[in-house]
Amino acid sequence: MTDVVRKQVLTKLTHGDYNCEKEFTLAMFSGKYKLVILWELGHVKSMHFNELFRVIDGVTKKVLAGQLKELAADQLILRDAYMENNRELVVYRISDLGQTLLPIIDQMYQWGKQRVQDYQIPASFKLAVENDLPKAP
Amino acid sequence: MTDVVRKQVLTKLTHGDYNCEKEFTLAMFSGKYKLVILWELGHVKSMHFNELFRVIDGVTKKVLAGQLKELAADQLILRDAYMENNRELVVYRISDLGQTLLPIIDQMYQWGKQRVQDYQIPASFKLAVENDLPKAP
DNA sequence: CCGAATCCAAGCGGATACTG
DNA sequence: CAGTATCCGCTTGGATTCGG
Repeated sequence: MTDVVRKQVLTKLTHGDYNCEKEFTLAMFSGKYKLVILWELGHVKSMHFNELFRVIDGVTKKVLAGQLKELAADQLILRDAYMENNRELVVYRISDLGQTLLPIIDQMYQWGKQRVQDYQIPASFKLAVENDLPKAP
Repeated sequence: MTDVVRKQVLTKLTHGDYNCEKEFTLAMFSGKYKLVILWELGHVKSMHFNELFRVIDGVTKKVLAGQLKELAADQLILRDAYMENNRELVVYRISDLGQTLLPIIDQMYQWGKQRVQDYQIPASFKLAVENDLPKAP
């Protein structure tokens, strides 16, 4: 969805349709790990590729590389490469623009936390999940 | 992705992993039209299916029905059916829980608006989009 | 008016292996 | 260390048709 929506939104914008601000924002972190990446990078100066790879649990290098590339293209993060004893090192860090997204992510975090706490999971969901995953047909 | 992520998140929660509040929130309106639906319903008392269908531009009935169903399952919207001269009518309206999501959507709107205004679209994007869409191979 | 049913396309992410 | 290169399958959404 990510890329599709991003393109659609940008097309709209170039045609003067400005009724897609929300979608635009959503598209920014639609991608399975973008939110986590932003979150992680929002809390430290910078991270290496493999640091992110280790900390993000479940992601593959290919996918991680893809997400980073998109985030960089949207200018939410920055990629800096430099040499150190004849080796190229790369760090990723959040951009100023990316910083401005953190309050929203934070609100999402608060909302999710609240919701998880005082509602807990509806029993119907629990059942659905339990019936769904353990037994693979 | 939507449903996949939702299930993953719920599975995590049932297992005591509570490190997915952001993803949980994101999953709530990950779906191409959920945000717009929430937005629309956030501004009026209620809407009929076809009202939404007309106002949402580009959506098909099947997809709309699907998104509404998911939103209702997540209890962000409510579906009320009632009879009127021997015809069943249905209205959708936002739930109290859904209301609590509106501030976030609003922030997304503000962010998107701001970004669209003062950055405009990078020329590279414009070109990419223009080269991409008009000519269908 | 409010969808459900069917069929189909492609996007997005996953697995694995390989590279400078 | 920081990625590419392939291959591949599931999910999501689109087109169209049909029904109560």
